[in-house]
Order: sequence, then C-alpha cells, then structure tokens
Amino acid sequence: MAQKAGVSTALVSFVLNGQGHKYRVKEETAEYILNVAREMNYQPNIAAKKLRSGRSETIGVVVPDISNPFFAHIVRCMEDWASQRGYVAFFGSSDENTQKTQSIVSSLINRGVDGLILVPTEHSEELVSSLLKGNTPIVLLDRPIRDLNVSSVALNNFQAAYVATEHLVKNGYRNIGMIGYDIALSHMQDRLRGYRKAMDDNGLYDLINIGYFKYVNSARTVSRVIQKMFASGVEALLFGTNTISIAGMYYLIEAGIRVPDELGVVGFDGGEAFDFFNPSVTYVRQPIEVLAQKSVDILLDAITSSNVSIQSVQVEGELVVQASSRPR
Amino acid sequence: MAQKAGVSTALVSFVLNGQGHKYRVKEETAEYILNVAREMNYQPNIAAKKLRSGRSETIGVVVPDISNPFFAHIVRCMEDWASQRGYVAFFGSSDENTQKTQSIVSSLINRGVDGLILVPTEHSEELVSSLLKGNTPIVLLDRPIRDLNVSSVALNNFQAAYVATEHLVKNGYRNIGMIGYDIALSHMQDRLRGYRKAMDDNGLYDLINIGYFKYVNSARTVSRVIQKMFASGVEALLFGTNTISIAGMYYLIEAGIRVPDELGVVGFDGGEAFDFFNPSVTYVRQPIEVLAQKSVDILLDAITSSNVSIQSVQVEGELVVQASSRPR
DNA sequence: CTGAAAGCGCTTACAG
DNA sequence: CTGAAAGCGCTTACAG
Repeated sequence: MAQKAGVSTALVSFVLNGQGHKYRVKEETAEYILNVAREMNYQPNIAAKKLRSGRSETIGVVVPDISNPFFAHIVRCMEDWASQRGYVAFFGSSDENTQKTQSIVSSLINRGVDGLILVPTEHSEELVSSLLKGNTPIVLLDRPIRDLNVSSVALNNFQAAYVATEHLVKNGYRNIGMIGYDIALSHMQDRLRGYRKAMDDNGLYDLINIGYFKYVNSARTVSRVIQKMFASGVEALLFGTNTISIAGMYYLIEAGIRVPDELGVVGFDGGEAFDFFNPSVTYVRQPIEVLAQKSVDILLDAITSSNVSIQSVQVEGELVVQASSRPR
Repeated sequence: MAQKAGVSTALVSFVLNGQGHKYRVKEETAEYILNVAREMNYQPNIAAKKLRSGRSETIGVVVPDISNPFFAHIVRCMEDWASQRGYVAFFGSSDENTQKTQSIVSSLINRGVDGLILVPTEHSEELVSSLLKGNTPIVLLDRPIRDLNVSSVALNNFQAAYVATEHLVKNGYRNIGMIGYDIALSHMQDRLRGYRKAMDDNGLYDLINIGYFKYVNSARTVSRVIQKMFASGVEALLFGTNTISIAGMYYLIEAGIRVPDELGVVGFDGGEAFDFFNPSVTYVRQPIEVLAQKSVDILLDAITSSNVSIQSVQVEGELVVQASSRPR
C-alpha cells in the first residue's frame, strides 16, 4: 500500500487511523492516501496490527449455548451491533460448565480479542476475578456477580418474577409453584426472591412451593418435578428460565395436562415455542436488543477509552400475556 | 517462554509444533520444554504466529442468520467440532444479502481466518469464484453451486422433497401445493424439482401448484400466498424451508385453519415450533450434526494438507411423521 | 543436535 | 510536515 502510493508506511498508518491531524499530515497527502487505499480496497493486516498495538477490533462472547433461542437472538443482535462499530465477535458455548468457559476464554484471549462478554457459570467467581486482574476488559451478561468489581448488564430479575407471579395471583390462581435451578447464580436467586416476595405480599406465604432441578438432563428431571408439584395441588406454575419452560411444555403435552384449566403457566423469554404451544404461553419478555447493545457498548467503551469506571445496567422485562394464564 | 526454559525460541517452536523429530531435537530437551510449557500454561501468541506462518487456527462461517433455529443448531455443532480439532470459529449472518456476505467475508479474511464455510446467497456465484482465486480454502454449505469447482456439503434436497410429497400422496392428499422462495439457489430448485417429480410420478401432474414469495417480509407475504392457494382448493401444503414453515404456522393459527382436517402440512428442518404446534407438524429432518462435521472436516483437510481435491457431499434427510399429515 | 538471525506487516516514538 | 527504524512474538531456513 505504502509503496503503491509512494509514501512511507508511517504516513499511511497515520492517515488510515484518523491520526492525520494529530501528526499534522498535509491535507492533500491525506486525501491522496485515502484515495489510493479506497481504490485498491486496502485492508490492513489485523494480525500485524494486533502484534504491534495490541488491538484487533475483535471481541469474544461466551454464552451457555448459542443454539438456545434466547442466546441465539442475543448473539445475533450483538453481531449486528458490534459490526456497526467495526468489530467482529467470536461466539462460544460454555454448557454452563466453568471448566469449559475457562478453556474458551483462554483460547479467545490467546487469539487476541480486545475484550470479553461473559455469561458466568456457577462457581465462576474465581475465574472472573482472575480475568479482572488481566488487561482484557470484561462485561458480565445476564447474571451479575455482586461482590466483584465488574460491569454487568442484566434483566431486573426480581421485578420480572414478581410481576409474573402477581399476574397469576390477580387472575385467581393461589396455589402457585415455581420451578428453578438449584444454583447460586444471581439471576436465578433474584427470580426466586421475586416470586417469594410476590407470594408473601399477597398473603400466600404458606403456599410458596419451589421445585428444583439440575441443568443436565433437564427434560427428564423436569417431568418428575412437575408431576410431584401437580399432584400436590399446584394450580399454576412459573417456569424459571427459557430452557425450563421448553422442557416443561414438552412434559405438559406428554402428560396431557390441560392448560390453563388444570394448570396455569407462565414462562421466561418467549419465542416460537411459546406462541405455538396450545394455548399460547404467557411469558416475561427480555429486551434482547437492549441487553445486546448495552453490553457491547460498555465493553467497547472500556476497550477504547482507558476509562475504567464500572457500569451495572439493569433493564426491565415486559409481561406478554397470552392464553396460558387466563383468569380462572 | 524460551528464556524461562533457557533455550532458544527456535527449539520451543519446533517442539511445541510437534516438529521435534523432524529437526532431530534431543528427546530429553523436548520433554523438558514440554514440561516448562505445561507448567507456565504457555499459550503462543496467535497474532504473531499468523503473521509469520499464515496460520491462525481460526475459521469463518457465514450463514443467513445465526438466530434461525436451523442455523443456530448447525453453528453450535460446528463450534464443538472445530474446537475438538483446536480451531475457533467466527460466525456471521448474511441476511441472504450478497453485499453483506462480501463485507463479512473480507472482514474475516482480513482477520486472518484460515478458511471459510459459506452458505451462499443468491447471485453470489461471482463472489464465490473470486474467493476461489484467493488462497483461503472454502466450503459451501446447504447450497452447492454446480458449475463452480468448489467443495460443498448439503442435503439431498431433491430426494427430501420427493419423499415428503410422496408421503402426503400416500396419506390420501391429492391437491398438494408447495411454497418456496422465488430464487435460483440450488437447494430451493432441487426441492421444487423433487416436489414436481413426485407429483408427476403419482399421476398428479395437473395439480402441481407452487406459491412463491420473497425472503424479506416472509411473514406477511406468506399469508397472502397461503390464502390464495387454500381458496383454490389445496388439500395439503409442503413448506419449502424452516422460515417458510414458521411463517406458515403463524398464519394457520391466525386464520384458524384446522390442520390436518382442512389442510395437511409438511415442513422442513423441525424444531420446537413443529412439536408445539397443534397438531404437531411432520417435517424433513436434516442430519445437522453430520452437515456440520463434514463441512468442518473438509475445510480443515483443505487447510492442513495442500490437497486441493474438491469434495461434494450429499446427505439424506429423514421424514419425521407427526400429526399434521394424518391419512385423510 | 542447537542457536543466531531474518522477516511477517503493522504502529509509534524519534529525528530531521 | 515526512521518513527511517525499532519492535510486537512467532517460524524457519541457515550456519555451526
């Protein structure tokens, strides 16, 4: 490129990085270089750039599973938003496994990503805090870790679960159960708190009824849990996540439980499955685009400015009322 | 790393790249270096590696939309398979737009990917053939381009549509329509051919009835097309892709058309939507894992060996029969 | 068998 | 205002 234009590589670099003014490059020279670059469709070699300056205009994103509809959509929004800002993203799936997160993360850092967006797995506090000591900026998504000095973007999970539960109460359901994961992650804890608080506030403290199961084999264990809760007289269920909702719906079809006559249902996140289930399922919609854009913005800010201020963003969900929670 | 071990960087490089034998490095030295590397968890800098040797152990994958369930699953399988082989992948979404494909591709090449897996968009023959002139290996996925000398992995689309159509015929449907995209891409053309051939072979040539619409606004245009075909007496519909199927199902619910009594339905690819729709929808299942693994394998072969042989793989679909195509 | 050295394509102080 | 030069961390002929 430099030889084609007949100038030094330094000049090319200055101009193409918008530092022309700073280095007082003559207007005409800058124009000329820009033209040559455009003409030959010049693309600077990112590997060389990375090696010298540490910047690759590349970020890494680790979610539990990119094929899960919720994360698939988030990841898609991130792709679009990052690309608008000149960045490209790697996406990896942790399967809720801290070990795997670790290995994906080091493989990404190794490949020179400028920053990371991470959906932390259970017991990953140590991993995250060791990452914080490095110089790769990081933003947590979906699940803040309270005691760590790290930026995060997440739903107001407490409020979301509260509203969902209260909606069921208002529609005449009293014996309302919730199904969640038995994990310490903040998003789940907050949702459980929201459910409990809503029950309590409505004088239903004695009817609080939580079913738990493990992430692995969710399809199988969810059946058992629902079966038990249904048998114990539950009138409505709040499914604590997207995955739980899907697994639960499969079971409800299999078991032939009539919704909402025998059992009211509210889930999380939405998607085609919620619309096609018969009757359509009420759910808490997360503002996926906002979550994606905010996390990318905060990360890129941390990368481009040396501004180290921590930002924690909480966004509000929206209850999309469908037929599965009709008044009884 | 080299200074820590007290040997030259050359030795480290030889040993870590498994070239120890070739360069006749002493067994003990090799062992020793391996140990030090393991101990300090040494990760070679990929940017430097790329700059010097041209290899980054990174591939790029461009699909129409990573949030589409079909591609989300394929992409997930690719991630797992590639990572087993020490590779990491970038994923990008083209939105069926050749311009966008172009810009994603150059951004990826620019970032030093060793190879590309590409779901080609309509009219991208030129783009692909210009890519072929470069030295980045490339594998087409889902949609082979016949006249180009390029490896590809795809479903046997002709056969899949043939089997799906014949299934409807056997179950007593005669006036069977198909809905597809009005595009020249091979996968769609082959599916249309399969449908036509099956109709013809069963003496239903006169009832061949194809509805087309554009990729954009599929939800809106699909309603009109279905409405028209339904009004004209169609007894069953074959939805030509996953996206069409989903859009179609939304319309069937909205219009209150009873499936399969008023209209038999068969779709493509499957997913939760097909299971939760009431009644559950018959579909052609693509062997997603095989598609993903094959395409990664062929690409990595092309990258690692200088073997330039072109491989075209066609895999067979499987008809998953559910309630939407019950015998009438 | 091992080390010294060149060079991949950039960015960035430094000198003029 | 512009150019020459160092150096990022590797790989790879080359010399010994």
